[in-house]
Amino acid sequence: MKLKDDKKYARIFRAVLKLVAKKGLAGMTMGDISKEAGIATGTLYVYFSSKDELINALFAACRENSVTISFKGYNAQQPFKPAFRNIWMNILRYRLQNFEEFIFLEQCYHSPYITAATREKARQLTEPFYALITRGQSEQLIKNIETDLLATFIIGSMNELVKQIHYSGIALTRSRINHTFDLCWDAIRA
Amino acid sequence: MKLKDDKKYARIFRAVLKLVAKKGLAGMTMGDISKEAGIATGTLYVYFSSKDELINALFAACRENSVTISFKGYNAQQPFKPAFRNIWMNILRYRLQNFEEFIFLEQCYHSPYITAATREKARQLTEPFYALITRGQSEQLIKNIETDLLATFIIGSMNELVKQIHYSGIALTRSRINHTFDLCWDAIRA
Amino acid sequence: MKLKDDKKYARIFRAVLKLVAKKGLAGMTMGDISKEAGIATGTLYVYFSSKDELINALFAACRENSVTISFKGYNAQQPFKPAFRNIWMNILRYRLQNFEEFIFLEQCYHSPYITAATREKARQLTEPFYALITRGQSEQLIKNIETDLLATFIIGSMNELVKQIHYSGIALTRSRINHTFDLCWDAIRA
Amino acid sequence: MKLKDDKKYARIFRAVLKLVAKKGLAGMTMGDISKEAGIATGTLYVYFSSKDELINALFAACRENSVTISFKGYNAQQPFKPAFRNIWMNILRYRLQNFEEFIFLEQCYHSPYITAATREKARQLTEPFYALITRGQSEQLIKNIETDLLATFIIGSMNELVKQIHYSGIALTRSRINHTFDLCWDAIRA
DNA sequence: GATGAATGAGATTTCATTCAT
DNA sequence: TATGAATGAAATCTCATTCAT
Repeated sequence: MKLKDDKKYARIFRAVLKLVAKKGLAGMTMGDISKEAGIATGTLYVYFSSKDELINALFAACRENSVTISFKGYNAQQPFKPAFRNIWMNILRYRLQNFEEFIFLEQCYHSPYITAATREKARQLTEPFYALITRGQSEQLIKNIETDLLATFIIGSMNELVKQIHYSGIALTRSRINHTFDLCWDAIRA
Repeated sequence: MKLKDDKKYARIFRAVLKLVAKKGLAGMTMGDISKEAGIATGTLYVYFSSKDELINALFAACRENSVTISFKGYNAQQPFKPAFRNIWMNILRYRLQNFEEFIFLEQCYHSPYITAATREKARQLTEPFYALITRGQSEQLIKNIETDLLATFIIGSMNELVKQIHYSGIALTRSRINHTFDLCWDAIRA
Repeated sequence: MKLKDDKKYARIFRAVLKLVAKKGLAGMTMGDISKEAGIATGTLYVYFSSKDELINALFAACRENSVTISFKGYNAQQPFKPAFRNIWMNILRYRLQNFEEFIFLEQCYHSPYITAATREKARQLTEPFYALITRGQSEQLIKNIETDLLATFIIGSMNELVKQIHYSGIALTRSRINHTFDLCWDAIRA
Repeated sequence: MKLKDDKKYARIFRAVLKLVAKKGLAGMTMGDISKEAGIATGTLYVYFSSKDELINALFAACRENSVTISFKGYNAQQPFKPAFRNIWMNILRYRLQNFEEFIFLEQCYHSPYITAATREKARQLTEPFYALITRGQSEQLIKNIETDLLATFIIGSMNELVKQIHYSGIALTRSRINHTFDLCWDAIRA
């Protein structure tokens, strides 16, 4: 008797990401997923008890991955601006290098698939980022306005930029990245 | 003789907006729409030949409305910053006062419903906004970097803010609005 | 107050014939008919109380027309063979010159539209033809076998021939017609 | 693992034939078919991607069957008349013993279901029959007129006879069959 | 565990007929 | 009478999920 196959989880996840990037969350059926993953529909139900569960699990995994990458190399001892810049770059890098995950996450937020519980867990993962902003404010390096305003502004602008970069197909030069960071930094600095 | 009823178009559109705001684009059926609009399912097909066509038509109408409102009162004679501020406020106002339309538009972008043609028409409507930014650059009031970078940044940050404002339920004070505009302006000014 | 318009009956009938010839009885909707006839759907119901009634009325009219034409110029004084030949030619001519009517009648026979009553009336109209065959038999000019076998044979072969002639598009020369009549005559003659 | 069930194809086909014989092609729904076949509606779509495809597939199968039976036991060494008679009897037998198939084929010809491709394949299957007639002509046993005229005549008369026999309910005696063959043979013989 | 056929509820769409103008 | 929008039952088709192998 075989055990559940970790590679199959990965294949299923990859299939979903690919399909969502191509056709959107709405148009994606369990049949599409199984075909793309190269397994039988029935097998999907060996790994996930329902479509909802599958989407929520992938959502959680992507969210986790996103945060892990975003805070990679963060060192509270480092001065604020370079530390912030690092994290900003990490967030950008995550979105560009894992564009399908990023799109999937975006599509999920306003979908009926994601449960309140999953949503709440996702929110909790943003706390380190809020803490970072608070640190910047306490060091009087960034504007002393509502943290959520700042966080939302930073993330919102970046999300749109990433989509624009991806779909326009324009190469992302170092100078373009710097310009973009400067937009963000000039917005929020004290 | 009974003629096609313009009010019915409006009722159908309103029904869709309400449903998308409540349940998302994916979970909305033609049955839901007809029930919400208070008409028979078959009647929907008197007005729109398919669900796709209905969604695309509403998308186009919302896009149109959004642009009309955004440029309301624009006067090229006015100095740049107040003109820009007006438009920025208009865009914000449209999103807040027509939140359902705004959410609908957002949900549509990455859905399989919107056709390439509809998408292209939507893009064309953004041109006045690009022109405005170019004006600001020629007057050396805003950064001389790629226009699309600037436009994307402005719109992206605002979109996220609007959602945050709406869902957090926090009242939008005059001071909060000003803070938000300042974030934007400081980001892009030369 | 206007009276029912005889021209409209004709237009409706013509529309049905055209549509059945093009797409078959099965695929034809009341909407198709009204569009083809250049009138409103509702108007169809001024002239016929239902689709069934419309089909049955047209069926009866075509059947009538077919018989009238078939026996045109029949003169019981005339010797049998030329009389039979005349009628055979009439039947052929009706089918070729009113091909759409012919196809419509064919399609109706095995459709659920035609009621038992209509069917019975149609059968009655065939009686003169049976009588003609009986006359031929009594004059010992045609085979003395079951009349219905003969009638069916004559009509069945002609029907298929007409379709073949029509769809193959081959011109119907005098010699082809003669060959065809000879096939029939040689089959049945005593 | 469950595999697609050949018996189910047969059950679906049998259901369609039964329904068409009873209610005609036009009045038959996918729901009727599934009920008659004793399976779920959805299951029909496991076997056929649409109603059209189902009808076309059954049409092709019946056509194939019809030709196979018609030429059963054909032996080119046999003298022409008995060989022709055998085939004529086969064709008659097919129509009588598979009356539902025969009616289904008849109903399909002028329906909007049958595609041009299916129609063309059906035409190709008639070629051996045409060849047989040509052989009879080269042996100067049957009239030297256009082959299609002869073929159409033979088949057309038989089709109508079969229907007449079936619906009149009159028993088909050996003598009736012989009379019928004689009608045909006398028509075409040189 | 893996498969993919089977299911049936529910989605979209059609269409004969009715109705308000 | 003429119109064509309005209706809703019914048709086709889809799809998450189950089940037999």
